Amino acid sequence: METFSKKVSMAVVRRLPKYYRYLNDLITQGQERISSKELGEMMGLTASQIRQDLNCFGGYGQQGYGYNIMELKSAIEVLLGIDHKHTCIIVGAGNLGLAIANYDEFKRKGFELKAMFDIDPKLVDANVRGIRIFHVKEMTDFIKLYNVKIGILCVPKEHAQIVADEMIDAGVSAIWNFAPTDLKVPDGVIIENVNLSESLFTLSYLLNE
Amino acid sequence: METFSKKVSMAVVRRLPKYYRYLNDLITQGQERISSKELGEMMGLTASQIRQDLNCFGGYGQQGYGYNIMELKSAIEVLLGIDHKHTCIIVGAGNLGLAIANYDEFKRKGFELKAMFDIDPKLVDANVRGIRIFHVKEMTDFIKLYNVKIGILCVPKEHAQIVADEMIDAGVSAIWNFAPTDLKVPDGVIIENVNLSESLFTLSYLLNE
DNA sequence: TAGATTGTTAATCGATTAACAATC
DNA sequence: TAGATTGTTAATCGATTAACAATC
Repeated sequence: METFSKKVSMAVVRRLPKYYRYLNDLITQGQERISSKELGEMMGLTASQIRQDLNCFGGYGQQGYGYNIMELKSAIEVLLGIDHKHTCIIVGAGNLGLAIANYDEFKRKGFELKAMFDIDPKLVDANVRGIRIFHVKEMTDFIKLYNVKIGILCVPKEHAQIVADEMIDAGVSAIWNFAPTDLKVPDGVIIENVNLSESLFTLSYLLNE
Repeated sequence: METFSKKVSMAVVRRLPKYYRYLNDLITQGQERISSKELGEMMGLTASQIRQDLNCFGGYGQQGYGYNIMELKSAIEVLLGIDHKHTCIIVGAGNLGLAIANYDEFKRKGFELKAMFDIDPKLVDANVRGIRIFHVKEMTDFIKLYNVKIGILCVPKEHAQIVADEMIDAGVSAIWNFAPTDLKVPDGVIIENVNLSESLFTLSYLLNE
């Protein structure tokens, strides 16, 4: 039962949000503890895999008892960094940008949207639930002033790389990229892609089989 | 050089849309052929992996020459099923539903949006780029009438399962699910999840490290 | 022909599953 | 204490990488 964690592989990291989601549901249902067997059945994973996964980051289980849901949830919350606030901006105030801006859940998990940016003068100065849309030329100064760490990129793919470069120069350390293109960024900058085309094409492949 | 393909693993399938994207770019640039080495450098994969991947579905390469880009692109197009049309509907005409409805790229790849559905009377009968929004109570009949095969689910998670059930009963065979919940569906029905929370939490984890 | 580059087999690496002793 | 269930080691499985003969 080490306090410090083993290396958590990317495969495990990608499952952490799912654990978090199921643990939250269990709390809502008022459950206090759960075994790897039960949780596995709920989530469609093997009990063995769950024990391996959870053991990567410390001994939150207890032989003969299982896992305390509250404790485990808190541990994952800390790992995921959703126990503290993050400052975000959205660049590109089209439908997708607006959809993200309107998604309350992110705010509740500590992702604070400070502003939106767009190049279209018709959108500039508009308000989205109290969030102002600025012209992109204001972006660099804004990022520096508010120490923004997460940039959410919702511009057309033609402009994605240049906006990403500007964000990074200004001090952003992670980009949530919705543009269907692979950004080139310096080492240490985190990119998380959401590529809707790739997702839809995968669905289409499976439909075709 | 078999015509019929070996089993294409899910790992490979998830890479196919990316190959497709890079091949299209190369065509735009007027290039005719490419080696696994060159393509690997562009895409950040090893040449070996590319040869393994492309060999799963037939011999489109030629020793000493490389791959004919046009041919390879066409082959992947067929595999992905984007060489023919698909009939789609969107359920949930919020910002996310609208963002998807407005994404021209999907139409160009053969994903024909036939209608949108919502429960909100303020949205019903509105038009989004020529696409009409109907009340969800019309959904079942519509799916049957137009033989809709792909349902795009953009409703709050509380309603996701029931709408999915209705879609499937009416004849939909694949659901592109944007609700942050795991749908229970009969065998053979295809689910492709886009879980924005899970993506953002993964980014947050990496930022935290 | 000679050089380039594939297709394919073998080696390696990593992730998942199985098994079971440790222990609550 | 006896039963349940973890933590952890070993076995298996699958995916990636390396190597090289085949061949364009």
